[in-house]
Amino acid sequence: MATGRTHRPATRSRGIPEATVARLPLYLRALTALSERSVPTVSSEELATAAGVNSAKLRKDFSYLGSYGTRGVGYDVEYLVYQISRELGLTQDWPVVIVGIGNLGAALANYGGFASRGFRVAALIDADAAQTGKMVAGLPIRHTDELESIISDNLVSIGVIATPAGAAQEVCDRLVAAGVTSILNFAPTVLSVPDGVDVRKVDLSIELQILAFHEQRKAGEELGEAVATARKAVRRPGSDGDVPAVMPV
Amino acid sequence: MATGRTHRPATRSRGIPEATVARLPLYLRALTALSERSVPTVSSEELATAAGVNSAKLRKDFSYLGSYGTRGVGYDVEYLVYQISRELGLTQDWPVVIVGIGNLGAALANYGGFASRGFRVAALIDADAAQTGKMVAGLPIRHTDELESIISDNLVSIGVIATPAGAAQEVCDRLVAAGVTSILNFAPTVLSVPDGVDVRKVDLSIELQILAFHEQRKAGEELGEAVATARKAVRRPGSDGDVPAVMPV
DNA sequence: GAATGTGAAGGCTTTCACAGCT
DNA sequence: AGCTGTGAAAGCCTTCACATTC
Repeated sequence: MATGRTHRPATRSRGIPEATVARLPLYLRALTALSERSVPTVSSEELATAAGVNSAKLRKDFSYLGSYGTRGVGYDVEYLVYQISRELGLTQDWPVVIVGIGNLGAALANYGGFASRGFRVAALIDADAAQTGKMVAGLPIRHTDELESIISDNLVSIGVIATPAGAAQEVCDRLVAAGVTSILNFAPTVLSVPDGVDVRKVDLSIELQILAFHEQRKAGEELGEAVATARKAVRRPGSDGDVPAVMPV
Repeated sequence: MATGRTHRPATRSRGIPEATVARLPLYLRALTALSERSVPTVSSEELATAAGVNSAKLRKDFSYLGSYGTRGVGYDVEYLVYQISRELGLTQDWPVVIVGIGNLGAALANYGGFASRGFRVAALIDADAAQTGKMVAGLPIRHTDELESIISDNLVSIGVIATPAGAAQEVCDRLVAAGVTSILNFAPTVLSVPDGVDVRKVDLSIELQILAFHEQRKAGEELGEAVATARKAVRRPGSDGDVPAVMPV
């Protein structure tokens, strides 16, 4: 989930469990799709399938929000969209800044899912002066020097860090000092922040490593090691420093 | 976590809990950093801090791998790096394909974290014939027509989907039919896959929505709604279809 | 009849706290 | 003396299954 510490303990924030909060965006997306097809109502079973969860879990999740369904009928799509949006705080406008406009930062700036869900990219910030003024996704890249004034001028409380790992903590410190209280971190490093600041982390290589773990298990169990062996043979000689052949014991 | 279904139930795969598997990459990264600084041993307390977890959790996690520490001393860094790498399957080479070379796909192709941890980008694939042959991150973009042959020629079992949502399921189906059994999905859509195929999902806008939820709580609790109100006032008029003002009840 | 809302049961995960090595 | 490894306790989360409502 989010950071190491920093989340207030299981956020009793009006009683909605973290696990439920994490699924609300899923439901919202499925509901938005139904809404666009003008579907008026949906059952927990149908919606659960569309969102990729099971229906008991979905009903339990919704029960934390209130009794928004009708027995024998299901849920009113528009109404639920509104309630979940409100619960997530998407009925207000959230200006965000993206710091670090490399490949990933540019991809994020261009990502439609932000603008379409209550988020507005207030500014793109990069430390490289040579990039300043360059347009990305319709916005000019601004220099890190302006970071503090951008934050306060736009009432920004959410920052996205897409810098190299080495720069992330300093950027984080400056964001927090300037008033940012929620950070989405794409840099592969652990950020330390004061109490009251939320950090969520997205790490591309971690996800792949988890897949590799399960993939390895499959190969071992189901293919009798044959494929694993074939792959091992292919391994390049000087791959990287991560698997030193030496070891004690 | 991963998909809706599809994970074998709590993967008893030699007894390592999912939650632990998800943290192993974190430990590995922290350990790799220590290794680069030639630190020989580390205590659970120090390593836990570096990885952003608490030490009891870390020790419990390691206990599932075996007894790799020394009481009164700590853990041997190099040895642990090797053991965790092996457990995660990173001592073998994992060829991956990235499908959909837009902004995000290009960012992924350039992402150093892949190559440095046992993963090798075997090919970049895009449906746009105009892009075919263009070089990205040192590799030529290849056309979707070649997908099946690329998969089988390279023994690829892990695929990364970075296409628009509309194309994701079809790409997924083709990957699976060609032999891919693990998928990392960046497209904002639920993929359905047969049993035995793992899907993990990374969704940028979902992470932001979760942050917004907590941010909203903070604003309400700590600032007496003042900032929230200020932000609300700023909301652009015709934002999007996600919060229709209408609703029953 | 159909589908929600929810106690209760069952599983996982985290945390505690201390026995057991070095 | 210091630090790991781990039962036991506590807390979450998921799933079951059914009373309740429309």
